[in-house]
Amino acid sequence: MDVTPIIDSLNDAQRQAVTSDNQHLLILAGAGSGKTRVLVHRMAWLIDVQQQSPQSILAVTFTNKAAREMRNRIENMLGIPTRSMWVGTFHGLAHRLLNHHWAEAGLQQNFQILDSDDQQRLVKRVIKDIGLDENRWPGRQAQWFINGQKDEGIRAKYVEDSDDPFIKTHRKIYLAYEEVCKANSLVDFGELLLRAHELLRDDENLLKHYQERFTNIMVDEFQDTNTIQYAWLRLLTGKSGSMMVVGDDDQSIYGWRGAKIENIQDFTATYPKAETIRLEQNYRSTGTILQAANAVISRNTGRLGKKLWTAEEGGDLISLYSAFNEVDEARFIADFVKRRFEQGNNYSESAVLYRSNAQSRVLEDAMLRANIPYRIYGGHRFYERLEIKNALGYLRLCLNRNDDQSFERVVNTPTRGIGNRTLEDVRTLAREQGISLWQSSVKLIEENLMSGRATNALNAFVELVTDLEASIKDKDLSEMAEQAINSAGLLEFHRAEKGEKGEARVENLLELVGACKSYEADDPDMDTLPQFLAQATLEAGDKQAEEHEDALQMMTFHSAKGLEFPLVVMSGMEENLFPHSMSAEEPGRLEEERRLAYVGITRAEKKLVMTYAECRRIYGEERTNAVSRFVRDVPGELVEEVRATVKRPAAPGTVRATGGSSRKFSTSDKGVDTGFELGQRVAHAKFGEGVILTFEGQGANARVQVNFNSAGAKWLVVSYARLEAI
DNA sequence: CAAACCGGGAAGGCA
DNA sequence: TCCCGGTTTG
Repeated sequence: MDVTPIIDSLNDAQRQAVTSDNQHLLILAGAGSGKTRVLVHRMAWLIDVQQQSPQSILAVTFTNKAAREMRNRIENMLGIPTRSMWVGTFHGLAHRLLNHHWAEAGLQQNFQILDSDDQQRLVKRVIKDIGLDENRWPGRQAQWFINGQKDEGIRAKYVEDSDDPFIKTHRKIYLAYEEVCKANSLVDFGELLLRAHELLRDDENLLKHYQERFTNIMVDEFQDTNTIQYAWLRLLTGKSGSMMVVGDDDQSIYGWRGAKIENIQDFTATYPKAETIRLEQNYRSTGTILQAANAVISRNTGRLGKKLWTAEEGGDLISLYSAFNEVDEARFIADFVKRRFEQGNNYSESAVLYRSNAQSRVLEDAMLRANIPYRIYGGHRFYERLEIKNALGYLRLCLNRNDDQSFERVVNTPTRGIGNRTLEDVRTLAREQGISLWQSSVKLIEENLMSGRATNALNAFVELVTDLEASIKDKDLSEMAEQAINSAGLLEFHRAEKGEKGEARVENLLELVGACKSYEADDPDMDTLPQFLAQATLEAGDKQAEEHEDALQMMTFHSAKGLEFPLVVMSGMEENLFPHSMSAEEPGRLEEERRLAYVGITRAEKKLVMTYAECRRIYGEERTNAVSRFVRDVPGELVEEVRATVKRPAAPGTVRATGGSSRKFSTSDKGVDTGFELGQRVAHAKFGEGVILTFEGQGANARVQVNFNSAGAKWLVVSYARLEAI
């Protein structure tokens, strides 16, 4: 066997990881150290060199994107189809398992997956049904509680009863919620994992079967696993299996949603014979950036320890801009990005990161004003959109009449005169008789238990769904979708909506048909509708389109994980914002914030910019925050302050006296004051009168942007322009 | 049924 | 301050 292609391109640590014959491996993979590469090459090693079956591998990731990438790279490298391999997300694999063994898992064959939206609706209904005050017990909070318990692998009955009314009540809600889910075979995201774990734990034969099959278990982003996920992995690994976990404790940023950094920290305690390999060579960033990253993260305690290095020493200094306020900050970022663009870089090579979504608005404004195309990450994904969920709701109902979730969703969408009164009747009867909403409706109609008007309206709905089901029989997926959006009147409904919103929704509905078409093409001969529906819930769909458009990337620090950009701007680097004030109390949280900063820094390849505002409006209040400790942790010699002493008035356009808040800027290193201020009116020999907009640079190179009344905005070098204050 | 109105809440977001 | 969800009102 020629092993050259598998190990030749690897560095020593990577090669060691790929070829180790230790039973258990902990790969501490620093940012940009090629961890996916190691995972894929390891698979190639196992299959091609060790002659292990591809079937013996179970590789698990967190996001569909990561899973997809892994699949692609395996196929490219090994030239084998990955269909038969178990490569996927925790949830995807759990779903696969439950699909195969639905009966053993105590589910109906057509069990439904609830996304968090569905879950919240259901939780709210449960709270109402058991007679709790909805205002005192918000659904969101209860949902949070339930999911938190499930992450820990705790069923409702095992939640420790307590005198604390919070726990007492939420335990009650959890119990009731569990019951409804069980009765209707509903499975939320947390339940997928919990149920999959219980299935294996309680079914000896099944466990044995899978343990014998999956002798090679590989886990990506191990630092993000929660209790139940790790338990599931250990169960599958058993005594004889092999587990390779790849992760970076320094990039654990999801503790707040149940991830346990202890899993990676204590891995070698659980598996004492495990070999630990550190991937510390970074292929992404400049030496300067890595130094900054190392300096920031080194202040955390209890790290497994790792020091990134790169062959590419030096690099641009980190620019730090101290803004007057958040508007000034945004404008500076826009200018900076624009200049990069004018120097020949694509907008898509730059990313602006922020701690919380609320910050994006001001930034967006600035980009719009500067005519910079941008794309915001996050937000509603395709299958989470209202109109799409409605369309799928009709299809779900066709598949399963007793799907109360979908019934509630679409029964009066578009409005067809089935109001709350009528629905209350339907719900009441359903509850009393323990039947589904659909059955209840049919009964109410047949036995004529409601007013004529209500009966007619409800009957129209029942017939609509019945007809729809008949008409989509034996059709292709895309035809089904088309039929559904047409005959349910969804297209018409949204077309009638005024404004761009309606248009966008119509487009989305049409795109749904398109999405179905491509799904058909991928899986020509499967039981497609149920599969497609499950897939839609599990994958929610990436925000597609506009990929090819060159746009500035804007996102939170959290969603930047795993990405990289030549230029990264870390905005809002202020105490109380980042680290967020909410993290101040719990000690562990602060370390997590620090790791988040580390993640942010290590996204940058060539150039890193940090900005902060001395004054910022938050929730309508003006606040003054100190510069973030994470900025101060970066060694001074790595940083150049950009126009650090420059201040400008809050509102550009409306120039007015700025009182004491605006300081003078200097045009020399020695701090000689030129007497100019931002927003100040000046006169130029050639261009006439204008207003100072912006400054840049220091000393003899200092430039100002002046908006001249007649000549427009111009950049001028201060030392040559001979401006006069007016 | 839509528009107007009101009050509470506001970190991060994968499946 | 703004946004969301829920309620009231025309």
